[in-house]
Amino acid sequence: MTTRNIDSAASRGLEILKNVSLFKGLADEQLADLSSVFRRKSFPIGSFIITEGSGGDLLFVLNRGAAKVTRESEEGREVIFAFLKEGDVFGELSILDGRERSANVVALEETEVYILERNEFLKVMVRYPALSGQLLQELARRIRASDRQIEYLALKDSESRVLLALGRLAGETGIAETHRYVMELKLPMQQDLANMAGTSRETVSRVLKSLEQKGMITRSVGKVQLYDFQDFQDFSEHFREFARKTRDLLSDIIKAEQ
Amino acid sequence: MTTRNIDSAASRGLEILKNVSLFKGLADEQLADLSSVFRRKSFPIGSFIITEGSGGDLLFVLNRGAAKVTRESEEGREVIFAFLKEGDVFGELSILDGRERSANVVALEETEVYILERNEFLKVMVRYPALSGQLLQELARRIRASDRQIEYLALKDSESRVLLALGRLAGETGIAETHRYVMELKLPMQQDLANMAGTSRETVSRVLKSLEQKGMITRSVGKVQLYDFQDFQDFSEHFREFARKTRDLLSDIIKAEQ
DNA sequence: GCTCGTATGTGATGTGGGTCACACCGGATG
DNA sequence: CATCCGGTGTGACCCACATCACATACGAGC
Repeated sequence: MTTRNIDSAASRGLEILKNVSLFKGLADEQLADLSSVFRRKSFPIGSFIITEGSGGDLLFVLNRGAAKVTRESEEGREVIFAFLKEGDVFGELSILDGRERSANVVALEETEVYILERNEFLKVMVRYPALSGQLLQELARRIRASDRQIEYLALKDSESRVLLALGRLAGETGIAETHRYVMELKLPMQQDLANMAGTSRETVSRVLKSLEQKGMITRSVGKVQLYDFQDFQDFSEHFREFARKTRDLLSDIIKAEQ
Repeated sequence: MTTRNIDSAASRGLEILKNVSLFKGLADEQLADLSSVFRRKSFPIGSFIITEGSGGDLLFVLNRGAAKVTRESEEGREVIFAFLKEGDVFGELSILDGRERSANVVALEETEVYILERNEFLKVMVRYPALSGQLLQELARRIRASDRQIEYLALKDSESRVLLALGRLAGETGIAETHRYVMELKLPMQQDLANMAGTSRETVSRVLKSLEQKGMITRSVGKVQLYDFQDFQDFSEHFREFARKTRDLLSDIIKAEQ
């Protein structure tokens, strides 16, 4: 870890950090500052970046690749909580509450992450209070997503749950190209969809067929087009807009305080 | 709203605010300061303090009474996300991300709340950064709870889910008297347990009976004793301890910065 | 091309638990 | 004390889905 390495990581990292929503609202020099304290690490496909039950005080930013957040039951069945793509932050929970890691994070491709130690992260938070605001918004978003999933698991049938999973994929993986009410996404394996929807692979297969017959989706080789789903489409625009307003409001308040 | 009203609310509120975990870490004069900007409001039993789908920029602290956080499907079935007791804070999500309220909060008894406007809350956050740290921890706790519930709904049978619901009740309602591995709690109606566990009232009835036969619980008139459940027992101690350490660490960092 | 492994479609069968129906019980209220 | 009413127990029935067991289809590598 020579100075040169750090410098080059810093300059390369700067661009990526700019696209991390958690770091929106930080000025360029603050970002540069930040990127100097990150380590970089690569994980081969299929490897565990985080394993459930371990203690951990590291924060991760996914730089390149993709990953899934899972838990497994003793019998080997798996739940998928989320997919992670470039720019996503993970591992914050243990940083915040000090408990052990509550889920696995598994690399789905060759994946590179930036790693920040808890102490460093806290330092940065103290220095740049805007950061905790961003983090609060991110956690709020996740709670809403979780609550919706709970609702669907408790109340809805497997077709609705698969639809929800498709919608979340469109939103989370961002592979979606927003084309009115149509979203396009790489078809994940049916088993993954099943693990997101809390159902079996066979049921997913049947549901997809039925959705296609109803005209709610179309499928081509590696893709699914998903029509007319309400929940996720304009979420990100709304979110960005609101976040901007909040920043403005906060800076007004800060000015008024002085 | 005369000055006198505010003053008396402030002095009365001080004691309560001290017991709100969100406000741990604030000094007495800061709390006094804070309590002066709260409004007070009462809700009769059964009334909606928050309704799903409404817009909202109010933050609530439950002062006296109890409430449940729910969503309802069109067919009238209900999921219960959480129970709220004295000192619990709710309504933060909309404050943070500006989206509409994602759930109902229904008073289970005559319930009194303190209400804070979004702008006031943000002002307080800016003034006392410790507050956002507390809020982050609180949200982290909720995400973990939600994820566990998702896992159970997706993977476990109704018996496990009812056990989880009982455990959460013991943790959340705090009526629990920690007596080794035994927790005691007021028996909620079976329908509520069912709505927490994502199952039917009849199934809850059958499961409780079977748990009793297995010796995992005992029931008396209005109570359930719950033996040997691992997850929630020492959580709060751990949490408090960690939160204290974090505060110390943060104040060290702040000192070092200066 | 053939072969093997992995993803997928689809029928047959079994079952957990939802739903319905009703009985019981205990505490309010007249 | 009778009546009502909310919560509870419990059997009978049924259905959405899991499970099992294949068949098919699609590369990727030799």
